Amino acid sequence: MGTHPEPVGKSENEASVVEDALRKSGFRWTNQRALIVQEALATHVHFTADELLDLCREKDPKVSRATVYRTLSVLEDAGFVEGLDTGDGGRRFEHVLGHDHHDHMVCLMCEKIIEFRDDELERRQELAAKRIGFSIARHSLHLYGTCKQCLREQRKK
Amino acid sequence: MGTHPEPVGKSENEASVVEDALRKSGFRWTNQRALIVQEALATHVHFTADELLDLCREKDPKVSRATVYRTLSVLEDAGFVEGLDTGDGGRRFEHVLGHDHHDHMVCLMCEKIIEFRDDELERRQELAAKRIGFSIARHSLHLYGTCKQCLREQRKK
DNA sequence: GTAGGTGCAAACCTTTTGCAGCATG
DNA sequence: CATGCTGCAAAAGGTTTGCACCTAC
Repeated sequence: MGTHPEPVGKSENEASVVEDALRKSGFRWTNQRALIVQEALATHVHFTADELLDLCREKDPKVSRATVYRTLSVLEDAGFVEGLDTGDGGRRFEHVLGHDHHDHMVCLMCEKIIEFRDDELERRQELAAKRIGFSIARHSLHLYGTCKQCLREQRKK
Repeated sequence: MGTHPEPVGKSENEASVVEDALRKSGFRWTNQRALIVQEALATHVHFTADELLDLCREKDPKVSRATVYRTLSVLEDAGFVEGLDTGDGGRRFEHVLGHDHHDHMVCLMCEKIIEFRDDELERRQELAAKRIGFSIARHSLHLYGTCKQCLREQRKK
């Protein structure tokens, strides 16, 4: 796997950040992990485990579902990937590398996920936690509702 | 079912609020629903569907799992119960009646769930949504981390 | 050489569904 | 007495696991 069949640009560097970190934690760097990390970093949408599996299988049809799940779990523990509940029992993931932290609005009509960020929100969360001696490792803020477009279409009827 | 073997107090009144609302929406009020609602309202913890099933079966061993799920779904739609993702793919519920809205801190070590509320947080969420034309139906804010006690025990080691 | 990782298939867990019988309104 | 609800069991997702083989270190 020493040569790259195509230029991968930014996510190539990011992948090596992941590689270094995992190696440092005593994990092995396998072809499958490289592929899974590459695909996860290259995607700019919130993907399900199964969608990631499909992406990987385009490049290597014999990657197994179990490996994708196992790798996602390692990546999540290492903080490179964040799992988010879609509110209907499902789970989606996003990579965190190079992204700023943000929260999510989930449209219940079209399932679109909108990212947003508000520093004051972040600050007040820290404050609320500090007040009761709770130490935040991560947080998830999801607003469920209806997006602009869906609201508009709803009104037409 | 006309007489009560034990005083149930507050949750009895709350149950009738639910009953009225469901009847008004065209649902039937069955023994199973009464039982499920009673147990859901009486519990002061965040319960899983299965835990609620167990509670119900203590009173009536033949309640089916399907009925609990179907009733929880009705209650959630009607706004009497709120489902919350535990971050690990699981779901827990809490009843909303008589509770003020609040958010949650989840201790990743002892699994304790701490409720908190911050009005400013609520306001800023509304604001952020308004800014992009998103209409919030509900939201969930979970802070994952370590609670005071677990932090203390950790330091001991 | 030896952990650790992989693929496969089966197991698991939670939730949903089809259907026949039952109870509510 | 008609329709909606229930129980059962089976199906459906999504995720995890046991095991034999493989491969990175």
